[in-house]
Parts: sequence; C-alpha cells; structure tokens
Amino acid sequence: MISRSLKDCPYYLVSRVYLGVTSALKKGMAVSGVNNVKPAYIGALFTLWREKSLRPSELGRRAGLEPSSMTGLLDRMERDNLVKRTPDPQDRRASRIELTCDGIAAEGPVMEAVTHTLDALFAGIPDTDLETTKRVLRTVLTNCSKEGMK
Amino acid sequence: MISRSLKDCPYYLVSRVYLGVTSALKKGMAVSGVNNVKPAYIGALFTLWREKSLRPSELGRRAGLEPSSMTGLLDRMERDNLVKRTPDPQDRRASRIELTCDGIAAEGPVMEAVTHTLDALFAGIPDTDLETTKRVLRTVLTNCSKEGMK
DNA sequence: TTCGAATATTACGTATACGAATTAAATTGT
DNA sequence: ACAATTTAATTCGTATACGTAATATTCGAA
Repeated sequence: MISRSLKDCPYYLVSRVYLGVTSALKKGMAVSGVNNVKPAYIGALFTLWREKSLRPSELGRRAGLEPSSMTGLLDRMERDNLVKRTPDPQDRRASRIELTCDGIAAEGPVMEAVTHTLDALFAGIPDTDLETTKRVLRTVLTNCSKEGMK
Repeated sequence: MISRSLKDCPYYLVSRVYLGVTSALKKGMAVSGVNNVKPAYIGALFTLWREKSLRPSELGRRAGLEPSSMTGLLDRMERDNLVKRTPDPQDRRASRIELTCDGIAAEGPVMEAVTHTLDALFAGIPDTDLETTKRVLRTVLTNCSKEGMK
C-alpha cells in the first residue's frame, strides 16, 4: 500500500490533494476579490446559505467537524464579519449562528470563485472516473468510522 | 462540483479522508505500541530508511513539504528521539538529518502498523477502482501546480 | 425538589502546514 | 577580490483540526 514510491501511496496523494486544493481555493478567492472568506469557512457558509440559524454543534455535524473545532472556526468567521452568535432563548447552554449581511452577500462571489477553482482543478477528468473516485473515498470514510478505527 | 450535498463534493471527501486516515494511523500506531511516531513523521521516516543522511530541504522535496514546514517537523522528530541534526561539513548553511537508533528500530513496527491500518481502510475496494482514484488524484495534483493555481 | 447524568459550548494544549521575512553562508559576475 | 545574488535553514504569525478537561445548563429519576 505504501510500497514503492510515495506517489503510489493513496494517503500521500490524498494529503497533497487536500493541501493543494485548499491553497488553490485560497488563491482563487483572493483573485475574485473575496478577502474575508478562508477555505475552512466554505462548508459552514454553504450550510448557512440554506438553513439560517443553526447551533454550532449542528453546523459541525453537517461539515464533519468536532464541536471543539467549531469554536475556533466560528471565532474567526465572527471576527471576519460573516456570522454572529446569538444566545438561544430556549436553551441557555446553546447559541445560534446566523449570517451577517456580509455573510449573506458573500454567497455569489464565493460560489463563483469556488466553482471556477474546482472546475479548473478537476478539468480533464472523465465523469466516470470522478464518480469512481468519490465512491472510493466514501468507502474509505465509512471504513474510518468502523469500530477500532476511530 | 460543490452542488447538491457536501458528500458529493470531492473536496469535502478528500478533506475528510485525509483527516480520517490520519486519525486512524495515529490510533493504529498506538495500538501497535509505537508511541513516538506521529502520522506526519511517516513520509520522512520512509525516505530516511532507504537514504540515510539527507538535508531538510531535500527531505521536504520528497514528501512535498515546504522547507519552513520541515523545521517544526524535524524539531518534533528530534524531540521524539527519531532523528538527529548534524552540521554539514561541506556547507555550513546546511545540516544533515540522520536516523537515531530509535529511528532505525522503528522501521519494522511502523511499517507493520501503517500497512495494517491502510489495508483495513482500503479493504473491499477493487484494484482497478483504486488505480483510477490514484490517477485522478495525480491529475488534480498536476492541475494544482499549473500557473495561476499555486 | 433536589441530586446526578446528559448535553452545549468553550478553554487549553498539541499537531500540522503555509507564507513572508530573516540570517548566514556560498556562489557568481565583473 | 568583492559586491550582488542565490541558497539553506529558521523564525514568526496564522489557519486548521483534534482530544481532554472545564463550565454551564438542562433533564430525569428518586
């Protein structure tokens, strides 16, 4: 599996693709003039553009992030004027995350930049191959969640 | 590309697989009793087990890491008694990285743990699908390096 | 109703990686 | 030989994500 060269190891490839795509998204965003959205925000924004007002933990669940990871992410998003924490009147332990005006306004430019960047990165890959790849990655993800793995 | 659900977005899948596999490797290492090797060390160790004595920058090149990323990585590996920095007699700017006894001894157990973990995570995936996936990831990686992307 | 378990979020320390700027040494062009 | 450039490594600040522990509430059972 890790045999031969590193370029033959799927883990190496996945790591590098993750970092490379993240870096390209950052760059693509900057080129499109979007300066307050970092790659890690995309998942949360994507969810909030359809369902406004979610709890941090729920937002994390959709994006596959631990609650403790959400704290810092939301801190940065709040600092960058994209979301706002509001105390939940029903449950004083919880809070609700809502988009600010800037967060709402970001949808067009961000989607545009993300789509453009991903299209460029996945250019020249046959649809069937992309489907196969997604299926393989989903299988690995499932295996990661099995007992004894996580 | 990012359309429908997040699970349909290759970037989401790649991110989660990267984090999931990393976490599984950490766990797998611990289960095998390897306590001083963190997932990020694997690439560097893998290289050093065949070519002893490389420069930090060269080691980074093989693993796809920036020189500035190597500094911290090597600091941690040195702290964990796996490698040792030696001044390069030929070039006083440079240093040479060499395995310690512990670093050499780690080969068996680490390879065992890594192989076992990756085999479990990629279980049930047809060889042809895995090959397709690797080819797709390599293509994306190439696209990431194109002008205007990086 | 009050005490103990469950839940929501945060705090804190650590790992991982990058880019920009810095330092030191080697190299090159004149 | 020496100034200008290039190269090797590090430092520093930032982003990203995790796990464990702490904090604050809510909820359920006795």
